[in-house]
Amino acid sequence: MDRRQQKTREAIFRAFISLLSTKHYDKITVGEIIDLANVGRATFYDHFETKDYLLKHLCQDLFCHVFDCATASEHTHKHLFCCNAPDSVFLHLLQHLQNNDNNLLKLLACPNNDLFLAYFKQNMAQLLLSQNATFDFKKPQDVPQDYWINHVATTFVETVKWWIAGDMKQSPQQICNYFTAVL
Amino acid sequence: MDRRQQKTREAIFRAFISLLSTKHYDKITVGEIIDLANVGRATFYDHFETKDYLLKHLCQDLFCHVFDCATASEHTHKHLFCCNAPDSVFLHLLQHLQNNDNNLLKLLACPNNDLFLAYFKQNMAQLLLSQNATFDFKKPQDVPQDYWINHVATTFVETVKWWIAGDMKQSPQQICNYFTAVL
DNA sequence: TTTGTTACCGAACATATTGTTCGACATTAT
DNA sequence: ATAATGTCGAACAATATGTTCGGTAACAAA
Repeated sequence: MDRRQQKTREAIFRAFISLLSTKHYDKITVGEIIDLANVGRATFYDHFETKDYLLKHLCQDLFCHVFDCATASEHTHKHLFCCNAPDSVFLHLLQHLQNNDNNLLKLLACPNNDLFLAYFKQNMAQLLLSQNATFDFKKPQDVPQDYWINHVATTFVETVKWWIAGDMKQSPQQICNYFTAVL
Repeated sequence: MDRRQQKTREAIFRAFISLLSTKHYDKITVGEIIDLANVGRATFYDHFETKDYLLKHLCQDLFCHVFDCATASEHTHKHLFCCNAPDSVFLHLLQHLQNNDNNLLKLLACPNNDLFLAYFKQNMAQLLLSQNATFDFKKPQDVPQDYWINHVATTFVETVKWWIAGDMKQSPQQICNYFTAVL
């Protein structure tokens, strides 16, 4: 990829993230983004069809890394979803968050956190679905499969949300314990 | 309230709801609303400062009714949060939904359901908070109070979401059972 | 029924945002 | 060195926002 493209793309992302942390997505204009990123209007539309696509690409860039890690570790361990195990996927993800890779935290804590948490949850559910055999033992017998998966994914994301909203005072292990307790 | 005001207000709400069921909130313009509602532009802005306020007022109108009922029944029963009891608040709310009071269902099932479910959840958490003594017995000992309340509210709202997304094939009692099972 | 008030309308308006086009210029890869 | 590609600024039409105005009709109260 051309070095110029790379710089422009990053400048736009950086500006976008910065704006997202101060105001709601709907209220951000393309004009503000290009001013802060210091790129021309035509250049913006050369990279992204619309503001919505910019958001989409940002989500992809951010989460693919985190979930690639999670998926990779899937194949090396057996009891990923046993939350008390020190190598559970949940614990892994929480540690990723604490390290604040990719400024993900900034976005999950911003006024638009719903946008990103929704994306987060979606990937989470997919991950659980692909691995349901390994954590199925926790499911109550008489509830449907998809209801249960949705419930686990939701609970995890909400746990993360609660953690961040409270300034992450607890350790990942502690959070993992709460998560396990309510499930 | 003047009969004219009432009519205009209702026409705007009706048009707004109708549009919400077909497209996303951000993409709806004031122009579309007033065309469908058949009111003048000036009239719209006479009733609502902005589109955002319209949404806010709509939420208030819709949910105050439902939650007033719930709050009212709070004082007449003792074991509201015992989900198996036939008169639990949860069951009450589910039955309200099934009856589709105020077209609430249409909105909770629309592409913007997040907007309304967020509002729903907020009221839910508040209701739980005001009554935590009566359902505290279910909480695991070692998790914080606010974490638990958020978890219960989230789980209920997600349950409703899942129910609606699946065309509400189950009975309120059945849904209540799922809810109880995962908690 | 009369009278004063209030809500509505249509039209026009300034302002802001979107997404596109153009030629000129700078950077890149080969 | 050369050709391809990315960026720029400026200008553009099209659309959306929120306000203002005088005229008209519906309203409530006497």
